[in-house]
Amino acid sequence: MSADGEVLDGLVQASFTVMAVLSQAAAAHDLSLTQLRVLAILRDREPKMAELAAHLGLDRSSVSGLIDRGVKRDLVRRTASTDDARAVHVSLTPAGHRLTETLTAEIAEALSPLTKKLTPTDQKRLGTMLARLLD
Amino acid sequence: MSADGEVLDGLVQASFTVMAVLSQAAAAHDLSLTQLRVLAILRDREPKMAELAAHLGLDRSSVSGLIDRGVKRDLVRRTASTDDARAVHVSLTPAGHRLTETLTAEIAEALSPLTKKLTPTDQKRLGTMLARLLD
DNA sequence: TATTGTTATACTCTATAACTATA
DNA sequence: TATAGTTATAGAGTATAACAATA
Repeated sequence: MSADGEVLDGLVQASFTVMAVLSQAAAAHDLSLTQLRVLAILRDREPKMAELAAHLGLDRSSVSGLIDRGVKRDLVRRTASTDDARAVHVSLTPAGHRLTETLTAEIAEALSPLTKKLTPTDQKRLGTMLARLLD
Repeated sequence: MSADGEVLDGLVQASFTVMAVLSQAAAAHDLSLTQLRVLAILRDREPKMAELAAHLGLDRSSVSGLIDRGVKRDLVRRTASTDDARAVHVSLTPAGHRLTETLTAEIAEALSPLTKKLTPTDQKRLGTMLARLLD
């Protein structure tokens, strides 16, 4: 395979590995990957439904159901918008916040065996390159 | 955030980005991410159902339905095992092979804007580090 | 008895279309 | 008219449990 192909293949393989870790971490708390993303997004935002749908790349109707299930588990809540009577904001409940913190720690813990395979210098280098990639 | 957190966060963010690209590429051909994985796995293997399920990390019953739908679209086929009358092998049809090649090229094309942000030297470095990560 | 694969069932996730309320 | 959100509906993806056939 070409040198170019090596990076691409590595990126794809690494992504699947990371996603598997994230899915497992989420599943351990009976959450889907999408629900995990919702919690992560709501960690520092209280978007309207349409904004959340845009963040997730999903249809608004899909997010309605998603939030319904989150509300039923007391992880998120809907609040009326003050400036637009049609709009609804979504935010984390205290329980949602706690679970998000727990998950963040568990995911860091589950991923650390991977990054530990690199020297601190290479870890830093990898972080820099990934940041540039995502720019 | 700590230096360690930077790598972890970069890995997670990059993984979501790559997954979004893969999902889009798959969706353009009316395939799910899981179906894309199936095609990729079958590209150079003809596993039994149980082996395929293990590769995907899914229950055998889930894979039954998955393969059902693939068969319906003439992308994969089931063949009897010669050494175990209970077992069934799965393989790509010619149409499945063609679609897999097309997808591979399209995904490489869709991801190249990302890697192009790095110098050839850094691309090589990234490939090396990701390979070590996945070791 | 254990394993392979399928089927029945139930739930989540997702999109499309149709609807209500508000802008 | 256009936008925000929901609901109804349908199909894919997934797991659990039960099953038939074979090992």
